[in-house]
Amino acid sequence: MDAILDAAEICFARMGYDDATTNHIAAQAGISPGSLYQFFANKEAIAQALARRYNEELQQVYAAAFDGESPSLPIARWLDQVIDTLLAFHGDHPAFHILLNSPPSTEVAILTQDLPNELQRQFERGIQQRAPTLAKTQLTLTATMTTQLFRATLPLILTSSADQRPLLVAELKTALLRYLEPNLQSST
Amino acid sequence: MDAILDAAEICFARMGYDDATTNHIAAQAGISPGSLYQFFANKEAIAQALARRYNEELQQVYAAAFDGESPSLPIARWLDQVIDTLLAFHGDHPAFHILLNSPPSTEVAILTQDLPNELQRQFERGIQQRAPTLAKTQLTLTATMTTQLFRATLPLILTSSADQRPLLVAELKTALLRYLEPNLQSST
Amino acid sequence: MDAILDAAEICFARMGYDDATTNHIAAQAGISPGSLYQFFANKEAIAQALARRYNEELQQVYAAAFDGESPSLPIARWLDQVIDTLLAFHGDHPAFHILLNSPPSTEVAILTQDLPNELQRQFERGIQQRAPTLAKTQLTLTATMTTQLFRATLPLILTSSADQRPLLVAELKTALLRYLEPNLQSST
Amino acid sequence: MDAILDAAEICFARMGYDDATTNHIAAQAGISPGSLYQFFANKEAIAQALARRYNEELQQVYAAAFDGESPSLPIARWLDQVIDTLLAFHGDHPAFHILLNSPPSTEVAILTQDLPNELQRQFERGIQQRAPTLAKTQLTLTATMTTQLFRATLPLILTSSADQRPLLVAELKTALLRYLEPNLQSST
DNA sequence: TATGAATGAGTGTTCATTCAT
DNA sequence: TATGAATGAACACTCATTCAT
Repeated sequence: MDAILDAAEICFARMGYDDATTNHIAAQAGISPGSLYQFFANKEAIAQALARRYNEELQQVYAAAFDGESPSLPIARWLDQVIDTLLAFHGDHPAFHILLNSPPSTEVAILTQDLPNELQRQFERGIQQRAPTLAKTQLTLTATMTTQLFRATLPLILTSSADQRPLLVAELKTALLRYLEPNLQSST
Repeated sequence: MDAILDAAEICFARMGYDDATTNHIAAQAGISPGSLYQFFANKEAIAQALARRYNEELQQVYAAAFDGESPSLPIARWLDQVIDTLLAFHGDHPAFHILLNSPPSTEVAILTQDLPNELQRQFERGIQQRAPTLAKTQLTLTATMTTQLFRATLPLILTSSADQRPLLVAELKTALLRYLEPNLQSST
Repeated sequence: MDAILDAAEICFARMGYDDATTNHIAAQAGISPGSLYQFFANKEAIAQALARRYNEELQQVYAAAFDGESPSLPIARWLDQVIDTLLAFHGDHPAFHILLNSPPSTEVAILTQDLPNELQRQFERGIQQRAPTLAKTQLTLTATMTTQLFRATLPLILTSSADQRPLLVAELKTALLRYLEPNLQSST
Repeated sequence: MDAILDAAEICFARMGYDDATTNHIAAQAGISPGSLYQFFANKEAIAQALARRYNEELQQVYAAAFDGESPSLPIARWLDQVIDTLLAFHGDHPAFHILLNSPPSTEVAILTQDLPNELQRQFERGIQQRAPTLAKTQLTLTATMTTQLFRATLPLILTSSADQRPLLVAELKTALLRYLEPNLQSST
């Protein structure tokens, strides 16, 4: 049920994963807690499904933004657009940073998480287009670092004041640009 | 009681902040739950005290590693040592990444967190020594990015396989080096 | 759930407000502690709800006993019936004296207590009918004294031996009669 | 230890019997909780000892106020002085109303309490002097009612506003006077 | 004798999950 | 299928009392 995920999104965004009880989510969705468990095995499954939905929309957004023109777009402009797109994405998907940052289950390895993985895959794709000769291992590593810096910086950006925010965003782009640029030189 | 913090460290490392109950910690420390509350007002107070202990040891470790020779140490070598020192620090302080990443209290502003702040301060100090003309605002931003990348990467490094780990560590150093280098005058 | 209030009544009567734990009450009601909190936010809310139930039944009992004939009933007979009615009420509501005497929340002003207030209101009504010219201030004072004497005497009556009890009850009526009579015009 | 009782008095007055923990009392007395238990078997014993001390001081105060002149003092003036004396007594013994009203142990019959008993004995003595022919049973009953009304009214008086207080006190005296006077007539 | 750290059973309360209807 | 009342283990925390020092 998509309505459940809508409700979960609102609840997660409003009070975080832990404080959003399944009853909160059910109430927000206008259904009974019992019904919720007919669609999702447990609370974590809801978060995973929401992450999956974010994944799909993220792919669409990414495709819409970069399809066709990708390789020609210089790295600086690409980064600019990617970061701006992701920040805009958060506007419509207010639980984005929650799912991206507080792993629903602390006991499960952080690597099994859907949302950061998809984000990493998108970064990989963009990087690969601009550095096609980069070895697979190196590509993964590069995308990992990129993902982690974005992921860690997002909450800071979101909670920053109106005048701090652009500084943080710019610095994030600078950091990523400096990091990524050298990888392109060798592939030109 | 230091023994309580030792116990808390083990529990936090083993099961994370939330799942480490005060009774778990008390049992691990070999005391009763009541005794625990003679030394710490709260579960959160335990985490804060542990963070404080980490802070102090971190300062000592940092001082021991960099006192005297700091400004002369080239940025690449400094980064190398800082990261290696921090990773080694985690070996003796297995809850380091927990306290660095999962904010003990979600209700308190993210800025009041002791441990990430101290880490950022150390990065700030190191960066300032190598880029003394950097504006205060820029220095803070730079240290923020540095801290966030380390903080976000740490769990990945810790859970990575033996052959992946050096790659991740090296990539982290590379990312930070590329990001920080342009800020230095002496390296121009 | 009325069954919870029934259980609370038994527990309060048996062991007082403080010693009656929420788990006691739940067990007595044959439900789980969690269920109890679906109906009542607090332990105190249970006591308040029970007081409210007492209030309502008290009003019915009072109405049944005195409706229509009230003003004509001489003060002595009225007092007789009021006290007897209240004592009989306790037979069916064994936590009456607990709620009347041990304020559920010590932190809340003593004036916010439902049950003594309602009792006082009933005394006020009865007194006013027999002394219609009494000033409001004096009426309140008079009802206050009446309420307090009854309230303080109730536990004594309840724990007194079979041969002591009628003496205590009679003396209570005498004391109230002597106190109230001078306020009446019709009896001058 | 008298110092313990001083401390208990302060604690009981400040936070009531239940909220005054034995550690509070020990701290207030400047001793360790362990030492406290060398003088008193348990918390209730402290309250009882304090009640006993109040009893003794009450007897002295009563003796000072009424010795010698007693029988000649008219009932109205005697009541006036008794109530005023008791209210003044509370000024120096701020836990008076606590011990008089909230029985330390709810499980023990209210009749075993020391302080109300002593108060009742004093009332008995005063009444007996003014109604020497009163039967023992009746004397006890009369003193009981007197005690209970004072006891129940005391907290009201203490928490009342400055302008309400004299009204309450006057009404208490009136109520007692009206109740007691008829007992004197028959003995004149 | 005095200490005060230690106790541990117990408190009110929560919430992911279930299952009879 | 949907419900929502019921669950009950678990939580953070308390405090009268003890006992080794």
